Amino acid sequence: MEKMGEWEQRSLINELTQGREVARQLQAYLNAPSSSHETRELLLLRIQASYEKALSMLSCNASLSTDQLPQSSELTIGMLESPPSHSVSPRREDSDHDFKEEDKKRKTLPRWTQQVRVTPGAALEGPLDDGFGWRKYGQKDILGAKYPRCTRRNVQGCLARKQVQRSDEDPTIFEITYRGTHNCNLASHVNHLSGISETQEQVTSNPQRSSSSMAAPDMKVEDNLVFSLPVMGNINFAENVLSSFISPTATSMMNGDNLLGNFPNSETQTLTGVYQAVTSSTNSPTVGLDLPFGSDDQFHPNFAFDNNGYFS
DNA sequence: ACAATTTGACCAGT
DNA sequence: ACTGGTCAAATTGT
Repeated sequence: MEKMGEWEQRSLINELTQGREVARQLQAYLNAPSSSHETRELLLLRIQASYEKALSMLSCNASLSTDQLPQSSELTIGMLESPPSHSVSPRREDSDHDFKEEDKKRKTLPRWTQQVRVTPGAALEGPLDDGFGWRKYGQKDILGAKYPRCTRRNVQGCLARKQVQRSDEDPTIFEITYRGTHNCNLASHVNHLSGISETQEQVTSNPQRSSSSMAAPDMKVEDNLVFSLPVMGNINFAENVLSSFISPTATSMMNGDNLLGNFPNSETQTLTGVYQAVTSSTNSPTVGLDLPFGSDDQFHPNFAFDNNGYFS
């Protein structure tokens, strides 16, 4: 990966555009005496978040070029080249070619991890979904870990997989590990992204819940926005999280109006995204997330990660 | 009926 | 041998 890919470039542009729009919105609010201090502060936070994300993307690429692991601090997305070597130890023959190929490289697949913190009562920042459809195919209790690890793969026959695990130390942090690279229809994915700014325009002009960016409340395929605006992100994030990690029953309890009910003022929410590069990646720019909630206190208490119902 | 998830078992890596 | 990743049948939901 010598250069920033088109996808990342678009994401970056999108992020900056988003920041600009929110700045404009802030300007409008500043001129409106009726606007609350909280609202203005939130907008400010959003702008900061956008800039940080954009910088993260840039620093990520910079570190790639210098072959350094992007160490980070908060809000860093990092990717590295995968090791050139890969073991070729044939495994099952019954799976399709792609999976077979990937299984050979289980340990050497391009891989990177994002950590996302979900802070109760805070606004969402950070990528929500990557626009790809993921299907859960395994869950495993990890030794020494309080919470099980759930594994997903792309539903489009794509090589990419991801694992989600909740941090033991800080239950509000979720570690998402992406493995492999997307070979599915990235074009549509990019188109999807390109439509974001438009949607965001709507969002910024209308801070209320917008159906245009609201996927079906309990959608199974996570085809939501990547880098949604924080305001909408709260909802999208929640729904993605819920639909992905919580039982459908729980999801139905949490999504839609119920969810909004939990967020009477979504602008006061903060979800701090903490992206941390852990391993490597070759070219998959997947930076979206779908994460479980970690805010046990604010969200449904029964959704504790260690509950059976959490991942089920 | 179809799709998604769960879960026990198998396999690979260390 | 142990741990983690994946498969696939069974189960559950839509």
